Amino acid sequence: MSLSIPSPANFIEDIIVEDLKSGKRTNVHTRFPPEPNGYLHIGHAKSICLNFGIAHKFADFNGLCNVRMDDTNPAKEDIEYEDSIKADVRWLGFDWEDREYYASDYYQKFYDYAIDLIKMGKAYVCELTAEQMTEYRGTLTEAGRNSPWRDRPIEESLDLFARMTAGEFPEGKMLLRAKIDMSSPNINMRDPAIYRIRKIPHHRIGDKWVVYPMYDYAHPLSDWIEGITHSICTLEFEDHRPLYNWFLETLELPNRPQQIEFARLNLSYTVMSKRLLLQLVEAKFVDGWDDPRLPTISGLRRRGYTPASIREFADRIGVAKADSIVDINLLWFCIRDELNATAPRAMAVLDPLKVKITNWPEGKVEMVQAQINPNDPEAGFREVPFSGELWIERSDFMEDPPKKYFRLAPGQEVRLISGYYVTCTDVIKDDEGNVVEIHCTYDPESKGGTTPDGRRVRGTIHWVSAAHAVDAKVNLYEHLFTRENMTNLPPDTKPMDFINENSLEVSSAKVEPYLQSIDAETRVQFMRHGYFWPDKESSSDALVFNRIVGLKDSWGKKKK
RNA sequence: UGGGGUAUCGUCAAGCGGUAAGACAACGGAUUUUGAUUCCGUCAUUCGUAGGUUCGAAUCCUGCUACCCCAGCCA
Repeated sequence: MSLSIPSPANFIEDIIVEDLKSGKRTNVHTRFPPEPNGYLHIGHAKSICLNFGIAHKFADFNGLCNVRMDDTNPAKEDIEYEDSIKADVRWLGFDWEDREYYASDYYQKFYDYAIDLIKMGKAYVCELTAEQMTEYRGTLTEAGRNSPWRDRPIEESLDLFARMTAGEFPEGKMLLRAKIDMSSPNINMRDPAIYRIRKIPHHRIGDKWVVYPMYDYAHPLSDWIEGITHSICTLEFEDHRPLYNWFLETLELPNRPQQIEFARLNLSYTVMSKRLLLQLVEAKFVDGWDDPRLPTISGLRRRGYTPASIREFADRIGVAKADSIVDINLLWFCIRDELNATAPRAMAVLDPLKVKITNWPEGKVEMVQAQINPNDPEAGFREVPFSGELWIERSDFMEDPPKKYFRLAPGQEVRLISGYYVTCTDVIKDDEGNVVEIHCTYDPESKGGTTPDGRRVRGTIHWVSAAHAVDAKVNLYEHLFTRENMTNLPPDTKPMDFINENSLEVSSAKVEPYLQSIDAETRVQFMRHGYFWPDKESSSDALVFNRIVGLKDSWGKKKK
């Protein structure tokens, strides 16, 4: 009986399907191999979803995906990063079961293979200095020259490598190099370094080793050791592929993994490089790695994005080899689409203006029924207190409104969501002419939002009873950078020139009491504003909400 | 001037010699107690460009152009 092969969704799956059909492979095994030297961002999420997604899709073919810490550089890596990486992958919804690996666990094997290479005459200990190395390497257009140590006896290299490993030499003194071709047009093949001396304790295995393998050497071997079939990485490794293959072929390892490269994710109005992200964090432009403005997984999580919305996004952007910049609107669409269906509604006034209803019975408080989610009648109702003094949004009143402004204005009637119709009768101003309060009358017949005469009211606005309002701090986020394309900057500019100084706006809001009772995981829609959820620092007596994403705003757009 | 890649709608992206999917964005219009949602409709005679092969080309061939990556003892 033959298993049915899934239909491919991108060029990588095309390759996998071909391999399965041709019999080149009988199973599918991928891996996510981060270096624990920074926090994961949404670009990594693309890779995580791709690798785990393939494993899941090809489950009938033993589809599996490992997590492997690519920890070959003790100078940059740390346990803190490992922990955050694992937490992020798990949060995204993926399970690597017991397949949590570390390149550092393979060091002995790497070492043994290195000795094999030396014995084969395919690697040698080189004593050129770093500067000499650069000089001997040649340039993009000129061939390199052979190192004077290239043809030293195998026994000598063996001895020297053993002594390097024993710690006899200082850093930079010697290097183990692969013997390939100094005149290769591919610079990666010009006798690349495969081991260097680093007298720094490794965060996991301490000072067991003083020689550390290079990525180009460790990666193919790690893949091979784990039985990886398809080793997916980003485009910049494309010209490392001949080297990846060279190690596996030279060592005559059977059933070799295949490296496949795809384009990394870029998003409009933000940056994805670890270096830049680190700079933003260290310069305190942002509040740590989980700042909600950052495209880090932890930032997106703190902002309120759901794992499902990020997976959906990863699915929609596709996988290809062309450099691209994905419109941030697509990410926004994904989270809106999910939350529109699931988020309970509530009312919050972000920029409050006092409204007094002059014909409302003194001191009367009425509980009105409001739908929790009008798009989901099953969700039921919540009670909201209504009274003669309310807060409304400052932008929902205009003394001299333009045409087609449906909200409150002198003499204009508006519907208060789930409450009553009110008509503006007076505008109260301070000495400087600022509107400080407005007076309205309400129509007792309009309770709940409709009247017996069925008259039409174009404007519907949200409100909060002043006496019952709860104060809340609300964080409103904008793009981190002002420039859409941050991957290609104009001459003589640098990323920081485009930092958006107004990427965070804090508002002192008045919110309905219901919001005091929601739990820390609940994402709510502040009607007519967007989707919000409690910040990690929020508490029931000091509410703090983060705006995950705003609602689409065709009126605001039209005004521009 | 070497090597490796990529070019299909504003942005992603299908297409694999048989006559340009889809999504986001945008723009109309309907519905609406969120100017949200939903719903209907519009949005590439053309696939970087110039030739060639073919009955037929985004798909094959040739030339050209643009952009990205590579000269760490980083990954």
